[in-house]
Amino acid sequence: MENNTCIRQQADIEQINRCKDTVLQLNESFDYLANGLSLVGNNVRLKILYLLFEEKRLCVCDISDILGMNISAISQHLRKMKDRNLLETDREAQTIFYSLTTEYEKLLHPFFEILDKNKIVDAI
Amino acid sequence: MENNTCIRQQADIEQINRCKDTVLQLNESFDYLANGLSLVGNNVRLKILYLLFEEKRLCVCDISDILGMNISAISQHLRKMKDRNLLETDREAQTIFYSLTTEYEKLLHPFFEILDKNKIVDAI
DNA sequence: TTCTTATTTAAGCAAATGCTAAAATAAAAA
DNA sequence: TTTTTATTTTAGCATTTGCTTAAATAAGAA
Repeated sequence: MENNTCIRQQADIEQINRCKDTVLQLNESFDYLANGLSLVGNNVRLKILYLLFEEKRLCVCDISDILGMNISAISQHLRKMKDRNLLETDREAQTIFYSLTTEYEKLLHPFFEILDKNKIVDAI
Repeated sequence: MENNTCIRQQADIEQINRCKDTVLQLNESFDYLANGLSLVGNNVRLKILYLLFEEKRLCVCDISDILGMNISAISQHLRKMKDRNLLETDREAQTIFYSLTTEYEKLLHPFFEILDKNKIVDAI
């Protein structure tokens, strides 16, 4: 509890108060966005998102095969992303196909492009 | 260890092999990108990044004040982001100012815009 | 209905993360 | 030099995360 101990003489009080206002105002947005980004900021989930970006739709079983991982582990990742609206599902008999929501496809496009470029570079 | 137990009859073997290749080829890129995004996908760090985007530069002490958090905690967040090249520093006497690297300012711009829009909506 | 296939859910645990408190650097002022 | 100011580093701990295993749903086939 050693807060507010930092009393710089050259500190710009106006700037600090302006920033405090911003943080207060956007607080929930920060939480929401950070939560969404933390989902993308995981090795396995980023791979899943990229694969869905490239292949349009895949089922748990496909992804499990591709990544060489436990179906249950994949299912849990998919649920998290579906709960946060990064993914949507459509059922075809017993098989449930996952795909990117258009919103997040757009948002993540710049990152997927980075990955695409890398692939080209490595291929040369 | 219950891998490869998923033998769907309608599975597209070609698709799965293509995906396996992609994952193999981009493996390090996935790790690197996911690691970078995991840094952004944190409440406190996202706030710091946004504040630096708006204010251009701030010191540990400023950020600590603004967020009402322990200086040590902030310093540890800043170090992580500097280590991963999201941030750079310049020293001015005892004070060390942090700012976004141009690379990540560009990359994170779409997310900052989302936050900006939110601010406008709330302000109406 | 029972069996198989596809997937989800729940419990448990090891590893990673983020914070606190205290000690250590580092540069400037007295 | 000693003191003050600004920041970093380290150790410790509570919480969260991601995976495994096993049990539970859910839909189609026999």
